[in-house]
Amino acid sequence: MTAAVRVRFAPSPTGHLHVGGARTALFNWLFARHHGGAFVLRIEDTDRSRSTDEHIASIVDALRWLGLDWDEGPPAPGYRQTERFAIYRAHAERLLAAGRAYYCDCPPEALDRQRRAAQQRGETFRYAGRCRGRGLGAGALRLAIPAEGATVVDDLIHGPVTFEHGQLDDWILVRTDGTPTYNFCVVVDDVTMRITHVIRGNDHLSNTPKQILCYEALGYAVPAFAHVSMILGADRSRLSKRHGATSVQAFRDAGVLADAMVNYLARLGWSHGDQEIFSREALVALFDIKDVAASGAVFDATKLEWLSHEYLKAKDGAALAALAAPFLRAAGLAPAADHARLAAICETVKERAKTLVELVERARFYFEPPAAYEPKAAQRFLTPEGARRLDRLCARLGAEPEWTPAALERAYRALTEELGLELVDLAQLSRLALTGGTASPPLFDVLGLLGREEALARLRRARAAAGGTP
RNA sequence: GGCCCCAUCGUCUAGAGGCCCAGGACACGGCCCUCUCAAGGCUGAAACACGGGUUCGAAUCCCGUUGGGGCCA
Repeated sequence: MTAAVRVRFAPSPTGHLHVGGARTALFNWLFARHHGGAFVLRIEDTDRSRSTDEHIASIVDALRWLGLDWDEGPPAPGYRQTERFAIYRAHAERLLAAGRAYYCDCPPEALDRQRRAAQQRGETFRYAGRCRGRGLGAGALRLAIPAEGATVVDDLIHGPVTFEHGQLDDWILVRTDGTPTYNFCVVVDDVTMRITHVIRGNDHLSNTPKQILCYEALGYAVPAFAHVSMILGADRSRLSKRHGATSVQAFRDAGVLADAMVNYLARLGWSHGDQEIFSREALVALFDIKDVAASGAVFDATKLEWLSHEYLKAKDGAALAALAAPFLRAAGLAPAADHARLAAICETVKERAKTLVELVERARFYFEPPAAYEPKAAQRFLTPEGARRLDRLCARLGAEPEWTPAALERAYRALTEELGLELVDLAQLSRLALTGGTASPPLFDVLGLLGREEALARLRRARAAAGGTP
């Protein structure tokens, strides 16, 4: 491969970036980076009624979050289709002048009738070419395509795919009102942006022969094509809102790590032997469009979460603290000013949380005392016997000169033995007092991070809740 | 309806004629470890859609059927 590789991602800004689009963007980005080529971002906003600047901002935002940087594209001008109408018009005129396109004034109703008739006969509707050679000066502009022969799309993923010209028709490049059609814009854009490899969704495979014919009519070299399969929902139909969260930012807001999202999307349809976890560098180094699967893939949020968990566990406390800060604020918990402490807190909960949202929930008790005790556990532990044990515990810990996990563990084990108990008895009782529940990070780490004052206060509060008099 | 694409465990996939009575991962079950929950280790159940060919031999090649998806809309 030469360094001349140029690929593009061309979303239409009619909504948020969804995972299918994100994967297409990722494959393009990986291809560009692997070959040292250029990745272009282009906004296909010809559908003015549904395109908005907010959506463009949202898509840009999502791509940035994923770390997919582009070499050309917004905010630089010239990468939105609405800015390029003069270019489309010039190309349309060239085709007209060269006799490769012609105007057609057939009324839509007549065309509709023909379409229905063709369907009735079980045939593909193909424009009959009534206006070909009539030399009209206005109307819809159609591309004249050969009646005979076939066009083959040499797809990098699917191999050669043949389309008989008898199945294609003289499609419309520019509507009667002067607006260019989607398929025409794409060809002109890809040509003028010197795109060498068109990597896009499988839903465009059927449009490709028409586009190839247009490239040829224009006298341009045809780029290479790679059609990536669709992402499916659990019922194997095209993934949509009714399958649940599908936008990239929905996962970001749920606290899934960006690295995990990238890894998951890459593995959805692409593989490299048995390997599951890939750093960005590894993906760039190993990515080969030939290893992309031709079949559709069901989106599995559970596996995404597993990956997110893997990445969470691999990060150190400080990195996690930085990532978790906005989620802490969103949960109404002020991130501790003490970064080292927050890092240490994250360290204790990271293997218990798949997402940053879960991480914050698991860490909640570090920031605020339990609002209530888990009922079943309270019934079991906050008893007269529990009160006695808490008394002994408070006395012992109050006298403990060294407030470190190791020292605290020694104190607990010693007291356990004195009372003729198992460590678990005192541990669960303490856990309930400290966190309000029976599941938490290791008790001695929790005690250490809470600090002597706060820990003892919580133990005494539980003692009071257990009733009786000291 | 026509055309096009696709088809290995529930899911993502490995597999490019013998290495496969099919491997890995997620999820699920069991056991171990253990102050709880996790994490971790070991382990179990789980698939080549169907039918014809080709071949000494097919998950792998060909044809058909079925099913799913897409485009035309």
